[in-house]
Amino acid sequence: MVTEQVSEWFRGDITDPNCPTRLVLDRIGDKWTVLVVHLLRDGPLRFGELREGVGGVAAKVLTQTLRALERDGLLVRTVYPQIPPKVTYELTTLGHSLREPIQAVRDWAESHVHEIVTARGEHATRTG
Amino acid sequence: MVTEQVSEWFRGDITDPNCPTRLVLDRIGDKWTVLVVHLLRDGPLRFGELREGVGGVAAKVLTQTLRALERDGLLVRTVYPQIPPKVTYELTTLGHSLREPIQAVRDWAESHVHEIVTARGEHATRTG
DNA sequence: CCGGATCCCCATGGATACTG
DNA sequence: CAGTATCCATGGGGATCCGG
Repeated sequence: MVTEQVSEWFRGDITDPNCPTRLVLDRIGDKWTVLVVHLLRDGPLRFGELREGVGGVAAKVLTQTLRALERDGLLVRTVYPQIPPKVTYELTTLGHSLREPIQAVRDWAESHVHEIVTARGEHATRTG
Repeated sequence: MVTEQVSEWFRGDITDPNCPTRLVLDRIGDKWTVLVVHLLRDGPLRFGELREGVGGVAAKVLTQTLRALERDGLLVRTVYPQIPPKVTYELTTLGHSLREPIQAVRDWAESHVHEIVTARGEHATRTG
């Protein structure tokens, strides 16, 4: 079980790849994951549609991202036995639920980005 | 103003380093930032205390992390003109506010990590 | 004690070419 | 169409040494 020791695991394991927080942080910190989740919000998309949506990422990289999301149960991959092939990706319930914390980050980013930009400006001024 | 076009900038700029969401995502996706913010929750700490707290990170890397956080106005760096030197780091109001979205991620991670682990297990089984 | 300067390593993103 | 195979460039994390 993973329960108990809530205040413990954070400090002790955040550097450990098996730490829950680290796990999720690595996932949403990924360059493409968040965008893929966003694109799939209204339903399944085909590989090509996703690729177009993320703005020309290399197929290899998109595949890696999708495979990781599938492995973690955040989306399901469906292969249609056709010629030419057709493969669709759709968020699971778990995948949809991930949109919540992502939204929290987006909201924070929206409301505080000017403070960050300002801070950078002042810092650049001080530095020269 | 950053308002309006909420559904616009997300799609168009998430790959752009200047996109607010990308900015914050890169920050909290960083290996050490989240832990540093956590350690500083109750007040300022010295460089050495932070280093000890994050579990033996290279000084160079910790410095990079702290400098980035300082640059973005998330913490303040205070140098005491002493021999031997003493430098403390303390979260700003902005830095403290960042703990909210981070907490959202932690909460999600806590309540859903078993689903992820289970999914990985099943995937490993299917794969062999 | 703080942390800058260097050098190293390799994981990751990406471009290109090819295939069922 | 949906990938896989291959090679390459980049840079971030880390170890070590040194200096204020």
